[in-house]
Amino acid sequence: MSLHYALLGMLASKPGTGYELTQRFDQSLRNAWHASHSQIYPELARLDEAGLIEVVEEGQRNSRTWGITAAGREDLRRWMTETDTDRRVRNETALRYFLFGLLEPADRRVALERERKHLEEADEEFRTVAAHLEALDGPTPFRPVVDLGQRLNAVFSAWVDERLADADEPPAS
Amino acid sequence: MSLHYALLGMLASKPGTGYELTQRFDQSLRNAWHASHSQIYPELARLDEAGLIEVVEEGQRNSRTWGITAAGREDLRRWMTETDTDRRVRNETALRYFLFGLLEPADRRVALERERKHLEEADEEFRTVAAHLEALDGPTPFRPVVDLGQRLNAVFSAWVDERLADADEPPAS
DNA sequence: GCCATCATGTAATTAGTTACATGATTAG
DNA sequence: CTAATCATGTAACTAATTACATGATGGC
Repeated sequence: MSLHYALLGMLASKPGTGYELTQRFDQSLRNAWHASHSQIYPELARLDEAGLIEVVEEGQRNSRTWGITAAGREDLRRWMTETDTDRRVRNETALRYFLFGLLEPADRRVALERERKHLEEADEEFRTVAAHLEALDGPTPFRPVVDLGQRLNAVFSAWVDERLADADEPPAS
Repeated sequence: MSLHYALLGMLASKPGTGYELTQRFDQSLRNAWHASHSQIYPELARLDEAGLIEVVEEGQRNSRTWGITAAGREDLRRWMTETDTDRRVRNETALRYFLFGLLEPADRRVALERERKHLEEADEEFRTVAAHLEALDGPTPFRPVVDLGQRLNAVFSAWVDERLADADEPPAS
């Protein structure tokens, strides 16, 4: 059900085509939600059917730019202020961290190195994004989330570094 | 596919019944993975079929305690060391944070208050868990994750507090 | 005796993934 | 002219949720 509101939210912030929304999911919402185009297009059709979004522009290559309607805005507002948050998560990264303690030291070193590498890349990417945002400073209302996701990574990073340091010692069992 | 490995991991750490595993998912794995009993039981049957787990004890009330087999351990080890992590997430809390900027100040105050309350409860719960773990100190290999999940909450918390402070000001648009 | 909890399942539906499929435009 | 990207869809399958369903045990 949250894809419904994720899409409304994206369109409330700025109209866009299904294609653009797919990209925004992989970029800005990367640390919050994921959806592929094959899920997005049918959902857009449903939102349209319900009168929550509408075509605001027809462009090149048969593209349609969607915008949120007043009804859509109200639906989104109500969801955000009146409904409980679904706290359930499925985070494979966290799951793997949880399981690291089960591995033999040598295997754990391999698994941790993989994570360290990912964090290094994510950190580099973040610094690029952060620099970009700093240049804009203000016009983007979505800054906190990018920041947030990366701060999480910073936490993970510290934890992984700790674990890397004593990866040669056997796990406390 | 990760439920497969989440279950193997749980059983590698300690055998348990489907019922117990359901509870462990809601407790220790709360910040990493979620699965309900109606998903867990069929998956256990599949793991059994594949020879990755086995019944190690039949107890009261028709309960069966499952344990991981050598093949299961190897399957888990290979997954953890040789496969890429699926980084896709669906985190409604993060999604909502992302969308806070779209609300009018008054609505945002409502939404933020809801989050603040949740964090207060989570923090209280964490302190209980932390005290418990401190008493045990050592025998539990799963300490880091509980800690990690809550550290994340601490990050969210700081961010929310900041936002609460200036929730009366209009969003930077 | 009854209620809470332990314990296990299945059925119907919705959500999400992977694979298949097609056409338009632009840059080189 | 051709490869990359833009742009949109559908079909088959798997994963997950919600609802339905049942029985055992223990404490009061």
